[in-house]
Order: sequence, then structure tokens, then C-alpha cells
Amino acid sequence: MHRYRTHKCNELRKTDAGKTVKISGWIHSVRDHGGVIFIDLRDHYGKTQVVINPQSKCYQELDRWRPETVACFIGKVVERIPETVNPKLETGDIEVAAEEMEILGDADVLPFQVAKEEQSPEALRLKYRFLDLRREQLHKNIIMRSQVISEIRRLLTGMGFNEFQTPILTSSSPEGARDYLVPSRVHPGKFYALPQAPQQFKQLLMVAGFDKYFQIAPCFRDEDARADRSPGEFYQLDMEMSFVTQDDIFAVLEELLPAIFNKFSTKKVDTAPFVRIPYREAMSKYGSDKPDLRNPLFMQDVSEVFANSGFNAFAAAVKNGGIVKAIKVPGIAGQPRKFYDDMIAFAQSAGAKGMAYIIWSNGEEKSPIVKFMSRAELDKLKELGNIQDGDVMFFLADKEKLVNAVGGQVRTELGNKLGLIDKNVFRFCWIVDFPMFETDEESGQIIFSHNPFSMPQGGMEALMTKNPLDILAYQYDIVCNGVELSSGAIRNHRPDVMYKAFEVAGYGPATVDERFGGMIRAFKLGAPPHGGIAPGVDRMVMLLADEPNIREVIAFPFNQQAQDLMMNAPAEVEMKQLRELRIIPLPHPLKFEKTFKDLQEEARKASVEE
RNA sequence: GGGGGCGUAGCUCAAUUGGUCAGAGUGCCACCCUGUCACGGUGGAUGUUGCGGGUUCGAGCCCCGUCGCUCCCGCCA
Repeated sequence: MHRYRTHKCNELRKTDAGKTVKISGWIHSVRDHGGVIFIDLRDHYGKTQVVINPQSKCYQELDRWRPETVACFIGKVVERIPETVNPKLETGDIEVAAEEMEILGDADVLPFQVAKEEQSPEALRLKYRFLDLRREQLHKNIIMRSQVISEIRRLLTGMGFNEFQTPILTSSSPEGARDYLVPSRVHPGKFYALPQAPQQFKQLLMVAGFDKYFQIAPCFRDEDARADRSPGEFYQLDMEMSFVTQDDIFAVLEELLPAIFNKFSTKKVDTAPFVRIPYREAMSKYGSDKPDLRNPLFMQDVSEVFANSGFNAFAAAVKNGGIVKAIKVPGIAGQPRKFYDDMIAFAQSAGAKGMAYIIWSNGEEKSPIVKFMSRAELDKLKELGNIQDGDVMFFLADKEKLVNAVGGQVRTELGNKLGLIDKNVFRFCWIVDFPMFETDEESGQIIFSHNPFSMPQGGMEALMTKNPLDILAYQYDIVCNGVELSSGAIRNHRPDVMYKAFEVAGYGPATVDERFGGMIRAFKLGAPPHGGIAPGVDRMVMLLADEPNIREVIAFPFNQQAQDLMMNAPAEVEMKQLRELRIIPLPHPLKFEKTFKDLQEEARKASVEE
């Protein structure tokens, strides 16, 4: 007989009755009747009821076990009588009558219960993550994550992709997020950076002729957390392909994503091709570059109606270069007054000065603003909004950017409050035609709006002839239910176009050579046209597991302050290590550049004296 | 860096307007119980109400500060 087990805890059935078996696992729950004792023994696979009768020789050994003790039982499989069958357990037709037991791992009193899916403080859950991971829901999520990744590998390999590894210790990239830095011992004062994404490496693999690349790539960014953004590190399904257009990349994702989502969820999944929405349209209609298409509401421009109306607040907004936008909500005229007040308060908390509304009910308009408007204006609104009796329109007026931003939030709030969002579907869309450049709000300069490696639409000619702000890029996002899964782009693989693009953004060729020397050198020695995309693995699994928080699909996540409460990271290190790295930690509030320089000078003197 | 929410027993939470409010469930400990499956029953122990200060005759409750967690803004090419 095996040292620990002949069967797993989900295996035994009626047909096994009479066999002597050995099973091991955690004591999930104990029901002690004074005479007979029942134990649910749990392992990764399931649960089995163990019965200990008073005449069993292990009955006396039951001193000090607690829930979550790891134990091994030898006993005979017994078919349960019909009255005692437990239909909730896979193994509920049988039980194991224990003859011998062995404690394999003691358990102290638990900081929280494993057998109950009871909420407990996240800090505690993170500190005792190994316990939390035993709980059913989290355990299932992590297994799903494993299976999703395994399926991605299977599908992509089948589509001719090869999986690669790229360096974890690399150099700091001048663009993008804050880097995590790793000091070099061999080169004191110099630093490696952890990759924010293997962006340049995957492009170089294309230049190297590998044609189709993918990697379940760890990415490191020193930025603050959100519910859907784990600080520190996360995983991307990083992909890159040569000799492709934007449509080719879309086709791969439109095959891959429905396959994955259909396999791991029972929700209805959009079929290919996914809707494509130009960036500007997304901002204008949904007030977001990651619209949740489950929400049927959208904004429309009604500035023309109010431009000359008697409603001065709106007319003035239009005269001052702003716009008025409307969100039509069908059939909610019966909502109480409080609903409108709450929505207005919400809009104000989102940054609006106010929000107006008109209710079409029983053939007439009801609203505080109606008295300022002409019949013709009201009729025009009705026509623009294709209004039926019972419909309501909400209005926001201000500068376009603000109206879009607030309107987007109002749209989401209305969708949530009114239950307009179908929880049983996955709605995908591509956001395309991102602008190549934008104006920096502080300096007024032209800057890259996404990443400098994207190919401008129209190529060199567009860069030479068009207003930079009108140039679009072959840059796209894929969005699912309002969650941005991924950004991608057809890359700029031509050095001449690259230099020109940087010139538009105010950088000379020397800067390009200095910052992206490796890439430019590669592009000068025969680079294929290429492009790619990198869907977030954590976010995909989060959607599939129907979890509102990304930490629920990561085995060992950081908390929001980028700490690992279980491993106690980050932590101070030995003085010896710091000395080797030539690093002196400074006290936390370091307010002045001068303080820093003084300390640097002192450190220099000290090291000379040594 | 900024804003919101939360912080009462190991855990989940309650405590009316500032006045017998230091409480329940669960867990823990002890005992009882031979068919439960979240077993049941009896009894018991457990609190710096996150921390510090203030207002008050009196603070879990109000005020100020601080710490922790979380959500959001900034940030995330």
C-alpha cells in the first residue's frame, strides 16, 4: 500500500465498497456524536466522509486535532444506507470506516475558517494566503487560471506560434511607466530594470525572423493599483507577428478569445468579427476608450438645439466653444423625483456643474428647463433622440472633454442603477484609429499619445504633410465588458519613418539613437513589417471567474501598497548587501534636491576616508 | 501626491439622540451526545472599541491628528 494514499478524496464510489483504502487530506469538518465521529476529509480533488466508530482502534487517538489538520486514514469503504447518502458530495454514496489514522501535519487555531466562505479582512487573507487558497472559490479561480494558460498555449502553438523567453533583467526604458530598478553589483551605480513588457525583445525576435512569437510574459510596472490592476507585476499574453496587417492580428484574437471564453464560461460570447469603434467615436459616444457595450446607452451631440435657446446656461456653454450632449434612456418616465436628484448629484460629483433632464410623458415634456425652450427646439430634440412616450433624456453642457468624461460616468451609472447591463454576456470591441500624437496639457508640446513604436497611418507622407494631431496610428485596444484587455499596434519598422515621427515629437536623431539604439540598428539591417498585441492574462481570468477584483485570480498578490504581506516584501536588507551595491538608504521624507546632493557628497568623502 | 469609505472579541457584525452598551453569531476551551454532513446540547474564557489627543459631568458614538485596509483621481508608452 502506498505510503500516503491509494485514492484521492473525490474517487471512491459505491463500486469500491468493501475495499480497504488509504486516503490523506485536510480535516475539513468534524461532527463528534460522542460515540460515532464523522470527519470530512478534503484534498485538492474533493471530499470524503470518514467514520470513526468507538470500537475502532484509532478512536482513542482523537485527542487534539483541529480543523485543517492534515491526516491519513486507513479503512474500509462502506456503502451508506439510503437515508444517510449525501447528494452534495461526489463521494456521498460511501464513507470510509477508519481503522488506523496518522497525523501528518498539525494545525494551530486558524486565523480564519477555511470551511466557510466567510468574508475576512483582506490583509489577513493575504498574510495567510496559503490558507485562503484552500478555500473553494479561490482554489477554483487559480486552477482556472492554470487551465486558461494551458489552453492558450495549446491554441497558439496550433496556430503556428512559438513560445519564447526574454530577459527579466534588462535596461530601463525611457517611455512609459515607472521602472522597477535592480542595482548592479558588478557595475556600481548602474541599474538593471525589470521589463514593463518585452516590447523591444519581441520586435527584435521578428527582426530575427521568427515570424510568430508568444509568451506568457511577466511585466513589471511601478505604478499604483486599481481593482483591475495589480501593482508591481502582472502577466500578459504577449504576441507579435511578421508580415501582417491590422486585420491579420484581429483575426488571430477573434479566433483565440471566443475559443477561450466559450471554453471557460457559460456566458454568451460575441462572435467574430468584433465591433470596431474609432477612438474618437468611442470618446464621443461612450465617453471612454473602453466602453462597456453591454450598456445600450450612448451620448449624442445636441448642441445645435441649445445654441440659441432660452436656456442660458446651455446656450452660453455652446457660445464659449463647449457642447451639449444628451443621453436618452428609454421607458423610465415612471422613476421618482429622487432618482433624478441622485443622478444630478452623481454628475456633479463626477465634475459637472449640473445636469438637466426632460421626461416625455403622456404626450408632453416635463422638466425644469422646458419653460426656457421653444416648441421647435423640443420637437428637434424629440426627432434627434427618436423619442417615444415614456423616454427620458439627460443633458450635460460644458467643454467637450469634460462633457465626454462626465457623460461616460453618467452612462455607466444609469446602466448599473437601471439594471440595463446583461450580466450573462461577454461583449468585445476593438477601439481603432488612436491618434499618433496629442498636445501635452502642461507644456503645450506635441507628444506621442501612445507609444512611439506604432506605425502612423499614411506613413512618411502623413508625417510630412498632415497636422500631427490629425495623424492616426495603427494602434488598437481590445475591450471586453468595459475592461481593457489589451493594447497593440502595427509597429513602425522603418528607421526613416521612426526618425521623422520622433522629429514631430521634438526629438532629434541623436536622441532616437541613444534611447532606442538597439532597435534602430536592427531596423537598419532588414526588418520585416510586424505588429502585435498583448492581452492581460489576469484580467481575462478575472472576467472568466466573474471576480470584481484582480487579486482573486492571482495566487500570491501584492496588496494595494505593493507589499507581499505573507513574504514581508519589500523588506530591509543586510548592510553587507548594500555595501556591495554601493547603496545608502536615505530617510523617507527627502524633500530637497540639495539634501540629496549633500548626502551624496558626504558619502563620497566617507568612502575616500575609508 | 489627492479624494471617498471602513476600522468594536481570532473572524462576521450589533450597540436608538453622547447616558446599565461591552453584546450576538461563529471560532476557541470543558463536558454531554452512536448517523451527522455548516450535527446538536450545556457551561466557560476572550475587548487598550486601530493608535494619540481634544470637547463633555459622561465618548464605541462628536472634533483634530495619526496608522492600517480598501475604492477612486493622478499615474499606468
